[in-house]
Amino acid sequence: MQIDLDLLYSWGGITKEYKKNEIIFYENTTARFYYQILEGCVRLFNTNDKGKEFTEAYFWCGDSFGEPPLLIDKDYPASAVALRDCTIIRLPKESFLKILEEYPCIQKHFLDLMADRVHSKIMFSKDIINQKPEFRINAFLKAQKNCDNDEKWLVPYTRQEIANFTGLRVETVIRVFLKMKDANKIELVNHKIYY
Amino acid sequence: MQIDLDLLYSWGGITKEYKKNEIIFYENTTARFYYQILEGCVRLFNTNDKGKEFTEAYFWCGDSFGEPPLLIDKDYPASAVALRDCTIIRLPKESFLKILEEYPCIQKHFLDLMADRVHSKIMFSKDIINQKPEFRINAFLKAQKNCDNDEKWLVPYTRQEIANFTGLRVETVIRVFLKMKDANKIELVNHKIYY
DNA sequence: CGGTTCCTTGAGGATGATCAACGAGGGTGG
DNA sequence: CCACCCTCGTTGATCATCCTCAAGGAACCG
Repeated sequence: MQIDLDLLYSWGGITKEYKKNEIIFYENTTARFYYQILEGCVRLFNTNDKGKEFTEAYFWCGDSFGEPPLLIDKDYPASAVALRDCTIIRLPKESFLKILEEYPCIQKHFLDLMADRVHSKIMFSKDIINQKPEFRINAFLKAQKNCDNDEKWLVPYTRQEIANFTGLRVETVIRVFLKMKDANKIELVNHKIYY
Repeated sequence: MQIDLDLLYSWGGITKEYKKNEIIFYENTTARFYYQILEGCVRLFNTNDKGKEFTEAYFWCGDSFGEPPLLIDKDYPASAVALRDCTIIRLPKESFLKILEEYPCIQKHFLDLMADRVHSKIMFSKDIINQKPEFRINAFLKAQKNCDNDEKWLVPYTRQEIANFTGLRVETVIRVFLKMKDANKIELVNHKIYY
């Protein structure tokens, strides 16, 4: 959980409902609000000229998203869409900045959050840029699993979603999974992936 | 300029000299210090298993670097190397964190800095991941030029450096530049690139 | 059942990576 | 002034591989 809900409401936060697939904000538009998820799940993504989408991140209940442009006065570098029906608290940019100013420990919280984002972006780009498809997918899965136990883990993403995260095509993802199965790196049980 | 020098010294900062090509810290090691450049230039980069390098960023006089791991208690995701002889102030992690706590406006400064890093990483990955070589190089050059004037700008990077920034190979970079010249997108004057 | 959404397979083609040489310029020292 | 070295740039040929396009199959849900 990011900012305390009562605090958000007292500073002018309002809850908004978004339907599945509804766009919350568009790439290249001005950032006016701080968003924090009460319920649901949000995808941050870019679209390139050919319509291919690249997923930057998913955000879940309790997460905030789209903060950097509020802090540095730039347009959104990505769009945000509701992955399913969502309830989200929205706070005007000015109030958000005031809160940061007012509460150093909240400011510290966001500093740590941003540091973590930078860190994971670097981890990610390092894995993604140079490497072969199997390496990319492995890196993605490892990052998602995050806990280190050896239990097999049911991957909660479709092949298309993984393709969008890794910058690959669905067919490539499917073929890599077949190879990984043959090499005993994953298990496939009626199309479900266990890593 | 990041943190005031007198402040750094009073909190236990010391200046260190690094020779050209000297490593300042290594990937996958523990972060113990805050670094701020007095003189020189630093490259942050990853190496993959085949020895290919990917450049995350360059840092110049006045910049700080390698802060995120200090804040989130993780190992460095990249190595830092002196691009030329450098003078750098080094401050123990604990002092750095104390300063942030003590001076909210410095904390805010780093919050903005991290937000900016996240922003540029997203801009970057969006351009890099999906796109063709020419698109990547264009995106890189545009991001570096940053000021929007139409003046031709002498690109201050070697082809190899651009390759390391974009995840391409030197030969590919060279061939793209040839194509771009033919299309009048750049000028080449005795091997120098004007964009 | 009918409609989605997701998964799978095959064939073909484009394109970057790779490898191997060579060229060009700049600096240094004899 | 020349010889050498070192870094950077250039070119061509070959190859592996991922993308593309097209089609069909499987699972799930109302």
